[in-house]
Amino acid sequence: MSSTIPAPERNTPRQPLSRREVIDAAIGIVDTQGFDALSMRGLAQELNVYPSAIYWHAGNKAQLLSLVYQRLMEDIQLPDPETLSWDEWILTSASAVRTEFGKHPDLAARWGSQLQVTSSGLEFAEQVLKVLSRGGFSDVQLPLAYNTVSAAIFGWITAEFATEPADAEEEWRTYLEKHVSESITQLPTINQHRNSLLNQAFSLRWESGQKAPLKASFEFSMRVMVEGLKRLKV
Amino acid sequence: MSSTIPAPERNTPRQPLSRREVIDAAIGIVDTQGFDALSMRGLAQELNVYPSAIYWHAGNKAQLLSLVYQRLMEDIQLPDPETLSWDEWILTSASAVRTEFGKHPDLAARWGSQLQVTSSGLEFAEQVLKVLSRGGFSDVQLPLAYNTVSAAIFGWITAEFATEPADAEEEWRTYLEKHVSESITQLPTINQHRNSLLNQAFSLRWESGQKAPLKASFEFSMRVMVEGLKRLKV
DNA sequence: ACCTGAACACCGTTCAAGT
DNA sequence: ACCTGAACACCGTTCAAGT
Repeated sequence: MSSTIPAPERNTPRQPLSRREVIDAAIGIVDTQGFDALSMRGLAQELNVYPSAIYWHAGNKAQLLSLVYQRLMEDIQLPDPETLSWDEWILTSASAVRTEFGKHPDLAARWGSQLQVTSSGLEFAEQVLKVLSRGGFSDVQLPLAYNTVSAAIFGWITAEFATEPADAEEEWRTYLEKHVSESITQLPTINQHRNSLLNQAFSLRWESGQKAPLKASFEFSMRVMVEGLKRLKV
Repeated sequence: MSSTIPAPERNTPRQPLSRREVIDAAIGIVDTQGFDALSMRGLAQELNVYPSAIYWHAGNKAQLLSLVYQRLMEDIQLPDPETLSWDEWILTSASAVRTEFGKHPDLAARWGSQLQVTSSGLEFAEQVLKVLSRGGFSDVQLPLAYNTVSAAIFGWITAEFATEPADAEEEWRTYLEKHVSESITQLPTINQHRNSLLNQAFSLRWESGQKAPLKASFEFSMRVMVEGLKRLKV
C-alpha cells in the first residue's frame, strides 16, 4: 500500500525541450487565448519549465515572436510558378497567404508590427520577384511592383483580422452595434448603403475577419491590384 | 533663513487633468521613446499624477490606445471632394494619410491591430464612400471598392513603418545587413536586382520607413490601386 | 548543453478613501 | 468630479548555480 512508484512530475519523461516545441506552444497560446495572453512565464508553465529555459531556446520575447512569424511564413504553400501566368500566380499566392494566416488571426492582425529580415521572408520575396520578372516588368519597375504586391497581400490580411479588444464582453459588442447604427443616420452615403456595409466594411465592423470574413472584398482587392499592375506595366 | 515659501510639487499649479492632455502625453511618449515604452504608470509619472488618475480620464490602456488612434484620424486633412475627380481625390487622400501617420511611425506600424468603430473612422468612411459613389461605382461594387481603398492605404502604411525591434543595437543592424547580403547570393532574382532592392523592399529592409521611406513605391502602389479600380468599375 | 531557482525592476488594474 | 494611496496579481529578464 505504500507508494513505491513515484508519480512523474511531467506527463512525458521529457527529452530536452526544442526550439520548435517552444514556438508551437507559443502559437497555440495565441490561437486559444489571444495575443495578449502570451507571456514568457505562461509559456514556461505550459511547457513545465522555468521561464529562463525559454530564454535559452528562443532568446527574448521579441525574438520568439519573430520565430513565430517565420514559422507561419514557412507553412505557406505557394503555387508552382511554371504552370501559371504571373497574374494568376499572384492571385493564387495571395489566397494561400490569407488561408494560412486565417488560421492564426491574432497573429495575422499583428503581422504589420513585424519588420524582420528572415530566411523565409527572403524566399517569399525571391519567388514573387521571379514571377514578376518573367511577367515582363522592367528593372526599374520590379521593386515597385514587388512592394505593391507584398503590401497589398499582407496589409490586407493585417486589416481583415485586426482584433477587437480581448476583454470585449457581449454587452460592449451590442453597444457598438447600436452606436454604429445610430451614428450613421448623420452620414448619408453610409446610411444609404447600410445593409451592404454594416459589419462588412472597415471602420464599420464590430467583429474581426475571424468571425466576419471579408472574402469577396479580398478577392476584389487582389484583382484590382493585378489589373492595375497590368495597366501600369512598361 | 527658514523656508517660508513651500516649493510647489508641480511646475504648474495645475488645473484638473483633461482627457486631451492624457492622449497628447501618450502620443509624445510613443514618439520619443517607442511604442513599448508606453505604460500607464510612466504616463502617470509624466503627468505628475497617480496611475489611477489616468484610468479616470481614459479608461484602461486599450481604450487609451483607441483614443490615440482617433486623435490621429482627426488630424488628417482630407482634400475637398468638389474640386477633384474621384481618382485624384483618392491619391491625394492617401498621401495625406501617409503624411500624418509618418509623424508617428511607431503608431502607424501598429495601426493594423486596431479594430474599433470610432466617429473619426466613420467620417473617413463616409468621405471615401461619397467620392466613390459619385465616381460611378455601382451599389454592389461600392463596399468592395471602399474596402480596397481603405486596406491599400492603411495596410501600406502599417507595412512601411513596421518597426525594427526597439533594442536593436548598431551591432545587430550591421549583422542584418551582412546576413541579407550573403543570403541573397543563393537567390538569383534578388541578387540580380540587389542594388534597387536592398533596404528598399519589404523583407529586404533592416530599417523602417521612418529612416528609409518608400515614397516611390507608395505612389506606385496607390496608382496601381486607382488604375485597377478604373478597369474593374462597372 | 540545458535547465533550476531566485531575484530585480518593472507592469495593468482595482478600490476605498479623501477633497 | 477628480484624484490619492495602497494593494493585488501579474510581467520580462538576468544570473549564478546545478547536472
